[in-house]
Amino acid sequence: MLNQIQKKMENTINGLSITDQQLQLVEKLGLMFETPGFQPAAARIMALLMVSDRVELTFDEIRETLQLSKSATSNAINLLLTVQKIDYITKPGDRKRYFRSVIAQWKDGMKDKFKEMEKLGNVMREVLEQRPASTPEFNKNFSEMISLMEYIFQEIPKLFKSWEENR
Amino acid sequence: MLNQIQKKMENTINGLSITDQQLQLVEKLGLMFETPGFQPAAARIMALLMVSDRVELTFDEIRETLQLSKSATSNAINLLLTVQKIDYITKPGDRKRYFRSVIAQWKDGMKDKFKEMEKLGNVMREVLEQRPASTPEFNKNFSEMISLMEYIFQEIPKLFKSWEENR
DNA sequence: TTTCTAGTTCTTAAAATAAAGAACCAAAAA
DNA sequence: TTTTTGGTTCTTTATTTTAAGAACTAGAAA
Repeated sequence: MLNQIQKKMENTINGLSITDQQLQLVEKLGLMFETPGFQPAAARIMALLMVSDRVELTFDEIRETLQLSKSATSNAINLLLTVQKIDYITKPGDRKRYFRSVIAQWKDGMKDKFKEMEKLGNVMREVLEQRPASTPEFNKNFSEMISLMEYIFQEIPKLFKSWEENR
Repeated sequence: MLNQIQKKMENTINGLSITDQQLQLVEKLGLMFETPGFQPAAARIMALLMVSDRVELTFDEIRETLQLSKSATSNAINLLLTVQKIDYITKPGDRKRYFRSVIAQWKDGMKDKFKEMEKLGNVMREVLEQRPASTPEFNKNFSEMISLMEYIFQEIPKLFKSWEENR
C-alpha cells in the first residue's frame, strides 16, 4: 500500500528522484517559459532546474527526467547557455557538467522584457509622427496611449531602484 | 521624373493609397505584434489600421494593401475581432464593414500583459513553497527574485492610476 | 426571382519548428 | 593503445503554423 503510493508519487530514474507534484510544476512553469520564445524542451529544462530538489543536474539527469533525446537535450541546454538562463559548474574528478538556473539573470530578464515593451512605444511614436492631421480624434487617442506607455516605462526603472534600496 | 518618384513612393491599389514609408512601418510594427502570439497576417492588419491615413478600412482595402488572400484576411480579421483588437462600423447604404483599431483596448491590453507576468510570479511562489530546506542559498535567491516580481507588479497598477489622475 | 456583394468555410500546400535516432568525436580512463 | 564517457552534429520525421485558392453562402440589390 505504501509502496503503491510511493510508486504513484515518486519517479526515480537513475539518480534524480522527482515527485508527480514536481513534474506538474515543471509542466506549468514550462508552459509559461514557452511564451517568451523558448522551445518546449528548453522551457522544461529551465523549469526543472527551479523545481527539482537538487539544483545542479547533469545532462543525463535532465535527459532522463524529462524523457528527451540526447540531441534535444544538447540543443536546448546550449540555447539556454547562450541566453544565459543557465550556467554550469564542474566538480573535481568528475567529467560531467552540472547545470543550474541562473536566478540572478531573472532580474535582468525582467528588465529586458520591459525594454522590449518600451521599444513598442518608440515605434508607436514613429507612427504618430507620420500620421496626417486629417484624423484628429484617432491621433489624440493614439497619442494618449503613447503617453501612458512612456509614463509607465519611465517609472518602471525607478521601481527596480527603490526595491533595491529598500531590501 | 516626378512620376518615377511618385511610383516609387506611393502604392495605390483600389482606393487606399499608401506610401513605402508607411508600408515599412507596417512591417516593423507587425513584427512587434507577432511576438504576443499574433500570426503575421493579423499583426500586419493591426499595424495597417494604425499607420494608414484612413483609419477605417474595408475588407478588400486591407486584403489588397497587404496582398492577402480572402481566407487569410477573413481569418485574421475574425481573430482580431474576437480578441477585440479591432472593431468595425457600418455606413448607411453600404454593405461593407469598416474595420478600425480599438485603441482604448491597448490600455487594457497592457494591463493584461502585466497580469500575465504576475501569474508567473504566482507559480514561482508555488515552486518556492515546495522547495526543500536543503538548498538554502538557492531558496534565498529564488525568494528574493519573487519578492522583486511581487513588488513590481504590486506597484504597476498604481502607476496606471496615477497616470489617469494626472492627465 | 435572379444576380451580386461581401464575405466564410473547406481543402490543400508550403514552410517553419521541434525533436528523435544514429553516427560521430574529443578528452579522460583503463 | 583501446575503451568509455559525455556529449555534439547530421539526417530524417512528425507536428504545427500560415496562408492560398476554390467552392460556397446569406442577405441585399436588381
